[in-house]
Amino acid sequence: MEDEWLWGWDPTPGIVSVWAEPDGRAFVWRRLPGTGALVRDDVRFRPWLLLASLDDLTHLGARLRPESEGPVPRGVNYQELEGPGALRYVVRADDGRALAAAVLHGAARRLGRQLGHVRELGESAVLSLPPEEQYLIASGRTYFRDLGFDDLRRMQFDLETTGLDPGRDRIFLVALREPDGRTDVIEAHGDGDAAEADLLRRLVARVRAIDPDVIENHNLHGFDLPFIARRARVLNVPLALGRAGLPGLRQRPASRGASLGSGSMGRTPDPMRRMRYTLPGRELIDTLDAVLRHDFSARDLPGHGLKAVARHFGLAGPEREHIPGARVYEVYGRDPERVRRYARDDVTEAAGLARLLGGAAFALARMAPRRYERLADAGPATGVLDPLLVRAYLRAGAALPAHESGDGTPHSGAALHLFATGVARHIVKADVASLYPSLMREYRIGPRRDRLGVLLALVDRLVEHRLAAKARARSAAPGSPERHTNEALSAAMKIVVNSAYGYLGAVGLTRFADVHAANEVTRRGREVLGLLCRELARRGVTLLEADTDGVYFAVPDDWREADERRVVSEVAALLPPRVHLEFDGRYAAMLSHEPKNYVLQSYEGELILRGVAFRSSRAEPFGEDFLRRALRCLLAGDIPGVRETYVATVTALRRRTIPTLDVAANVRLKKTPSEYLAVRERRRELSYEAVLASGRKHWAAGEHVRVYRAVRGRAGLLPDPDAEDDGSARHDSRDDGGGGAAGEPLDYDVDYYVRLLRETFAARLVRALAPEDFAAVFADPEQPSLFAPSLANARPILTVLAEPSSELGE
DNA sequence: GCAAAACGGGG
DNA sequence: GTGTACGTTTTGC
Repeated sequence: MEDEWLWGWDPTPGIVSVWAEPDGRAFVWRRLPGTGALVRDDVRFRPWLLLASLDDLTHLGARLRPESEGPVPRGVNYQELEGPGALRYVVRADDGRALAAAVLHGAARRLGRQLGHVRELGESAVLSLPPEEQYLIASGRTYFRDLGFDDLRRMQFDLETTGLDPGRDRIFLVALREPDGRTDVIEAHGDGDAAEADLLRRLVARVRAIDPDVIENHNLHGFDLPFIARRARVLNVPLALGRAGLPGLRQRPASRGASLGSGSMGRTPDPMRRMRYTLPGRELIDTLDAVLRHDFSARDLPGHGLKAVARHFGLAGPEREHIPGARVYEVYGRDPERVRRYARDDVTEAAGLARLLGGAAFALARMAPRRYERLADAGPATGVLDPLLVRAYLRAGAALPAHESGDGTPHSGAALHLFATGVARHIVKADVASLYPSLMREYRIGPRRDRLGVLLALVDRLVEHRLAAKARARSAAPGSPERHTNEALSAAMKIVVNSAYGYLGAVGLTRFADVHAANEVTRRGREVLGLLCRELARRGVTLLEADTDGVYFAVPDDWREADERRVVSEVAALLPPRVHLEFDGRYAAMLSHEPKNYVLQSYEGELILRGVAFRSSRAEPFGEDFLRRALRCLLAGDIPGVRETYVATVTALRRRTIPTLDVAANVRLKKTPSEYLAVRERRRELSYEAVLASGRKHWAAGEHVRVYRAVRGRAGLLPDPDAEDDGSARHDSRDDGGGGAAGEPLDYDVDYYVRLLRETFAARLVRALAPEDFAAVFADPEQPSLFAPSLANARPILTVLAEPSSELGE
């Protein structure tokens, strides 16, 4: 039974896509085991709804019959589910439209008004799923049984356009990557409507010839598909991208989680942001969704753009061609070969990213009764757990609770303790892996209304399967499909397991939400964190910061790694059986600044900056550079070194030996010229003033510029460093040169940047030094104080804020 | 310093 | 096939 809850029960292998129509037709594309040949099964299913009452169907008279009496022509069958639960009647008919029409007819009579859709009856009265999900839930089938990720036919395509606005701009080139890894580009022959229409027709023909199961790209749903849809409409090109004579590209409403932006009222709503697209027979997968899902837990990505992510994961080759987006079309004019390379690199990276991060959604699709593409962009709670729960209840013939609003009990959160600020050495991080699901399992904390215990059973099975998958992954050869599949399975199960707690706490959003259960989980969590902190402190460590499920602490200088591990395992042994405290890492030093804001230095010397205080996205390069060098000195205990770094930076600013490029901020112009001019009198913004002052009256919203504060309150604009060169001009800032090599102006406002250095960057070291030392280290080098203390004996400080016992309430 | 608004990503 | 959700950073007073 529990296996059926997790995996479904129908053994049909190889399903790669499902398309179902409300009229009861379903099309199932499968790859045959062994040959991998594609077949399409055209089947019928009985569309169904879940209702709280049969009242709206009694008007059918004899055409409403119990399921056990068999189908009625043009009628509806019903089955009453057992047990408590608002949604207790499954109603089925041959045609879902007739079924819905019958319900709507009855509802209109009862309510005295017409409804457009059964959903308008409300979540407590009806559950109506998309046809594919009706089919998958009823049949017990899931995608990808007995298939590996590499058995899918995956293709990628990437548009190059003259701009970002499909109402104005055009597609001039498309890069394609075939399932075997070959890449190719197709281009518009000319720049009129006919050439672009011809390009679109060739793209459609190529997709149909390649006949992929899956189409992937980065921001596919946010850019490429809406762009294509719009251009095809304007140019009157049919987009028959799907499989077999069914309709072409269709829109579906944006789903939760991954859709970007809110395109709110007021300003022009951006329709590109909300849509999702779908095709019969193929799955449309956006790697941006996988990236967001990954970063939600990992939180280690520098950005979510394709290039940044590919670089981060080592997918970018050394020869990777780079062109700033705004220049692509212009570069194409004089060096088309370079744009071709760039576009091919894009699809290659998108394919690599899809394989690296896409396995989790693939694995989810083997469990949950939804289309693969829906699972790729779904939130794990309502997108994965809820369909699993619905399928389990229906399989058991059990009535399903409807959504219920909370009783007003507030949701209590996790514990966060800051024990000390400043600099400490010999740091250990220990944490509990999957704390909340472990507590749910250990203390059997599940939703009150889940009388079958499905959620806890799912979590139990997922944890067991996950451990097994991890073990299989470890024993498989690195890079092998076996390893990839098991790592993906493990990642998918982790997503679901970790969302079980979120599911509990999402009152009003999830069917079985239970704030009391959620609060019991966090209460146990706070208890565990408090216990492990107290027990660590008793063993002679200095606690620094503890957050939810992990703790940083410092150990005495003479401890070895073995001592660190011993103390962690001693404390681990005192925790509840399923709660596993793990040794998560060791670091040479740590600057504890504020809760969730700290700097770690590894024993290899690498600096790790965490939290908003240390990660400002548009920070000026000279300041970032200063901060990193000062932190290195600080964490090594070298206070005179911090002073030297500061003096050197101030001096270099005053002598203007720091290039203007290093004081400039890289900003994006978000407002159009007219939008800015409209608000200019109310508030002036440096970036736009810089552009205007340079004599330019026109710019495109979204354009990146480098701006700085120049002398006499002027705003300075630097020429785009990416303009002409090969894009490798990532400027390496070191105060070693006499200004910009290209003769850039050195007219930045020195006083302003000296102040910025002190108040914004140096200020991040304030917790690390005694007040008199801080004042001395960051004193103005041109105004030497007579009483300046010697820094030779200065040491970083650690300030204990709370004794663990008082902070932890014991 | 705070609340409100904008952003994310794509060329 | 409509609507709301998010979390973080920047802006505006």
